[in-house]
Amino acid sequence: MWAPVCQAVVLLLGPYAEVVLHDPRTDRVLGIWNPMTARQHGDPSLLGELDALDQAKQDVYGPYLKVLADGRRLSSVSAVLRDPGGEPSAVLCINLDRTPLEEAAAVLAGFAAPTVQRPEPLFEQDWVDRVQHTVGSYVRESGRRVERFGREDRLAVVGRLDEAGVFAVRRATPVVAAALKVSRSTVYALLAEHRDRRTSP
Amino acid sequence: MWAPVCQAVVLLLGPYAEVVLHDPRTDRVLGIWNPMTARQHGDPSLLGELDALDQAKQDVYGPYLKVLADGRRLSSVSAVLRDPGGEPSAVLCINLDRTPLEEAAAVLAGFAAPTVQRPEPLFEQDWVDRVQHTVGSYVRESGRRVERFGREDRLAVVGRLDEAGVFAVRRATPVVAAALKVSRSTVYALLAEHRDRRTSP
DNA sequence: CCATGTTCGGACTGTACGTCCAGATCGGAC
DNA sequence: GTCCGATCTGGACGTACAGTCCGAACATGG
Repeated sequence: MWAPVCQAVVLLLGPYAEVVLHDPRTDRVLGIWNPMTARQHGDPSLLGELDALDQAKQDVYGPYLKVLADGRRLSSVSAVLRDPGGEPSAVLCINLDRTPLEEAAAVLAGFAAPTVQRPEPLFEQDWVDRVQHTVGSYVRESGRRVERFGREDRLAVVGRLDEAGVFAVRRATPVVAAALKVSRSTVYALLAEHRDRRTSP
Repeated sequence: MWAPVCQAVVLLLGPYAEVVLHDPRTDRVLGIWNPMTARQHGDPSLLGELDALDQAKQDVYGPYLKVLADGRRLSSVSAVLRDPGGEPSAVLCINLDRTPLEEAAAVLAGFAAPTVQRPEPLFEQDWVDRVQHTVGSYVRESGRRVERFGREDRLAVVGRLDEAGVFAVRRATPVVAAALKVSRSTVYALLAEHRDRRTSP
């Protein structure tokens, strides 16, 4: 029943994702696509994941970190799949090997951060990274890329940055504008609206 | 004479690199390839880079960080080019826009980061307290009260604050001046001297 | 008393901050 | 497609602030 979903996900995420379908009643593996470990159909699931899912009220859980024996680091999500009657019929787990992504990120970071002198920073000058990171987090949360942000998205990000005190540091506004792919004017407009909403909702 | 080198570099680094050739005698731009700012041939170089190169014994300098007015961040290297007689005939500067690299790195890092939680490390709002604290610590170390500070004492404190990045935040200078019981002018003077000593002890 | 070194106050310049607005652009509704 | 409202843009503008400069005041020590 759920097999096409699993196949589709594996097709999309290439060789770096493993999809496992568990039977919550027998606690065994129903099926596995692109296995990264030796597990196969019929093996016990031996997953604390299921317990965690039981306790939580939500059916979708993660992403959380898992580390394989060989050191590979996985980002994992789980979901309870229910039949039309509302009863759990399967548990879906997607495990994405993030090692190659981390390596690629390290390569790019090497290009991007080559300052030859690092004599100082007691307290971080890296508020720029912080801006980048805040935007990145929101992208991940919302599932939208910066280019596809709507007004509310930008407002939310600017709000977080403001509460983080970023705009108190000099020359911060152009940096934020660049990170949001937006003009300086727009940042000021969003900032004004955000502060306005705070005081008079 | 050096033009082919510049063209080659620009060709290699695509649209993200700017190459500028300066005349160290007249302090003007000799040529510019793929300009990222409005500078053009004949404009004054207005670069502290040249001074830095004079003082250093080396001919190649960097990479160091430069931030453009629009928020783009550049990795820059400079090199003194000499004629066969050993006299400086030009200064070469290569500026690489690292923004796209940082964005790509952020995207990958976003994939690789598994945590779903939102608690961002909040930016320090209490930099004012930090200033007070820094001054207070020095008072305790030296055994002198602020009013009895000598020039070297103030210099030391300003140095620490500068390295802590305090002067990057807006309206910080008056606060520091007040904490040191000193005029704004003096803070700037001390700051200038401290930064001067850093580069040429 | 002078000499030297430091700070002060204030005037001054340039840069960056923040505002504003007319025109471009986008996203839907029809 | 065409229209319209919402939103973003780029530039111009006024202002506030960062930083510089200098003559006068004020310490120190001889």
